[in-house]
Amino acid sequence: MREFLRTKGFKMTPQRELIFRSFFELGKHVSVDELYAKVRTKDRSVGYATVWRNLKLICKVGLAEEVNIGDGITRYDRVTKFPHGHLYCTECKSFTEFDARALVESLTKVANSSRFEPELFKIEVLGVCAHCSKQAETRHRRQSH
Amino acid sequence: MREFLRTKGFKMTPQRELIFRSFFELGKHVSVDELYAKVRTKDRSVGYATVWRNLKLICKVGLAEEVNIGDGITRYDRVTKFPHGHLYCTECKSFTEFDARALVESLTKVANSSRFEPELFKIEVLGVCAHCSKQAETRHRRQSH
DNA sequence: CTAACAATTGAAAGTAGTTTTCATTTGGCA
DNA sequence: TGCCAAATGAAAACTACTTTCAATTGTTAG
Repeated sequence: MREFLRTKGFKMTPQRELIFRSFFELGKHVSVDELYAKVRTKDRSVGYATVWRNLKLICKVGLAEEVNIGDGITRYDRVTKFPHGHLYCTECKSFTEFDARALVESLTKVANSSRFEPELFKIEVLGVCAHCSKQAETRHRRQSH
Repeated sequence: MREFLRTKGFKMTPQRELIFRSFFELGKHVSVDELYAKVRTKDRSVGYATVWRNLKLICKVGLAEEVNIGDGITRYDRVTKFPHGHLYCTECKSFTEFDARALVESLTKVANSSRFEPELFKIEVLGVCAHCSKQAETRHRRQSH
């Protein structure tokens, strides 16, 4: 990692090491606040701006991407081997990933047909996950008796 | 329109009428600022909050949806007969819509296979449009001579 | 090994878009 | 026509994000 960053002209620091490590431990759909909290459990002296800047850096070197589901919070998602989309549950705020290779292929065709050069694909489905919709059903049943 | 809102428990006012009309005239991917500007050309006395609240209302009654491409600006997009996705050019900030019926169908299958109940589909492709990539090519050619 | 210097850091302030508050006005119904 | 909940405009508040700045620290050239 140190070497990887060096070749891109960045230095390794103790803070950066901790932040990178923590990010990859959390791994998925992490907000700045969440990562900041995690980092602070290990080192109370690390600043918020440093965590933020390093998340941006992780994106810049191509290891993560921003995810925006429209609640005003930017999340950072590790770049995976294959492109993926998200099922986002608006009840429990959980993310489920799904393979988006086929969809990205379709989208590339759509884009190409307008000579649009795609760089980034965002495929998000908002709704209610199995667990939450089951809960809602149970609640509903209780009320109607 | 007045009738439509009345049945949902909302009043019609001159400001609301103007804001709704202006929104549907602009129609696509409108930010609060853009709509506010448009409204103000017709009536300088309308407040920003009123425009914002009415955009939210247009969404609430199901005539528009929020679009978030990750630049920190919420845009409001008229709900169309068929679901559509966006090609967003990061150079000229323009949107192009495309029919997303087939994609939504695929996504619904994906969601169903996890017993996830989809409510909203966001399909956005970020990249460079034909016009801008042509410009870039021309610039590049000039530089290399 | 060390000096030089650009990159990095933490705290604090700044920014921008969004949302709420509050006093006042107004539309729609009895 | 009068009532009252809904709507409005201005301003303030809020929130997440971003920049500034002085101090510190990795890395590299000598």
